[in-house]
Amino acid sequence: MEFKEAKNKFVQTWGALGSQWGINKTMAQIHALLMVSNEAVSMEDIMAELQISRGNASMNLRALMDWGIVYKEYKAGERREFFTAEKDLDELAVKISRERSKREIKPALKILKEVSTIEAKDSAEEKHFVDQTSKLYDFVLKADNMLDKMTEFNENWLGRLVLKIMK
Amino acid sequence: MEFKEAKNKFVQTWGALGSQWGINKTMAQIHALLMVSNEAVSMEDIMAELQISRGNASMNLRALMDWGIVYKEYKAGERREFFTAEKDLDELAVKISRERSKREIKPALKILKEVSTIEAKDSAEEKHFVDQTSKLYDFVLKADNMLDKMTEFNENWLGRLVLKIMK
DNA sequence: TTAAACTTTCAAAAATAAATGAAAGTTTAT
DNA sequence: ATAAACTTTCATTTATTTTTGAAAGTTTAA
Repeated sequence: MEFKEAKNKFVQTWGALGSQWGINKTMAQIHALLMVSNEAVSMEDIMAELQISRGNASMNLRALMDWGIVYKEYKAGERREFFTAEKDLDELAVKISRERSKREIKPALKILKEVSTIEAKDSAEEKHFVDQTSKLYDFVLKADNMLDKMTEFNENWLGRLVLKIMK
Repeated sequence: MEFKEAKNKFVQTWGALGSQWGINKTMAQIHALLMVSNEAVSMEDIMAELQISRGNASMNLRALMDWGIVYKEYKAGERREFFTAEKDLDELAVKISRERSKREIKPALKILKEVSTIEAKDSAEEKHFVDQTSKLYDFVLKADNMLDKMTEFNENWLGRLVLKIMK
């Protein structure tokens, strides 16, 4: 397999994986492209490589920057903007997990708390509901906190964790 | 908030969360419904509660059973089939992570391996590509193995892990 | 074996999400 | 202040995913 083919395969795969995890395909593809580029890439080049429109490129770059995993870069004497991706994988994982926690887990926890604290009447049905949603609340809260703690390690947290868990 | 309202809110929230994580809304809603039901539910009842068609119910129940998180149940003297969800959250998390690993992570790893082992010529660009995709391969492999180990604990693995990591 | 009671399948329709592209908005050099 | 070079926005179009529902399939009881 030659370089160009490999690069394309990687970008496509990363895009597909993104969709499966609720991240839009183009956003994941742009990220993939930047991750494996050794230098900052202009919007023009991104558009050309991925065959996407200007608007699409712009919107997804904005989204990636909101997630904190892609940065704008300015080159001396160049009017146009260039983009780079966070390339440190530990840092990337930390940022993604922080954002997803903030955007999705935290709001879900809020709802879980609400519904698990209703006044359960005497019916078995209602008791089971309160019991199950309470357990779910605890579980999700614990998992969310753990993710936080895990990634808080900083500097090769995944490697360290593996050691800690194995031992 | 009264029971019916809370139940509906929970089902809707779980459905929305599902979509955000690449699981279709109805599938997540059916799962939510079964999770908080204290007894097995018939397809008719699922259709009525979620206002969905027979085909939709049938397909998503099949998918949930394929994931191993919903079971068919037969009641004596009843022709129809009833469904229940895995209610143990540790077990649920284990099954979901196993399936996603098998369906998504493992195939992605295969591609990562392929593209990271191309013959890198002398250009900085190609070297960076091989370097970055190799790192990604290692990272994903390590994370995948860790998930496996984590959930292998069995019996309240999350609680135990929290202890282990905190200490 | 038949028919009633139920489930599954899948082509078509509907709903949802993503992409386009032209117009509006910015920035910078002169 | 102007215009060239570039980016963003958003109404519309396109693509993708999900849902429907009717027909085909299956199981069970008599």
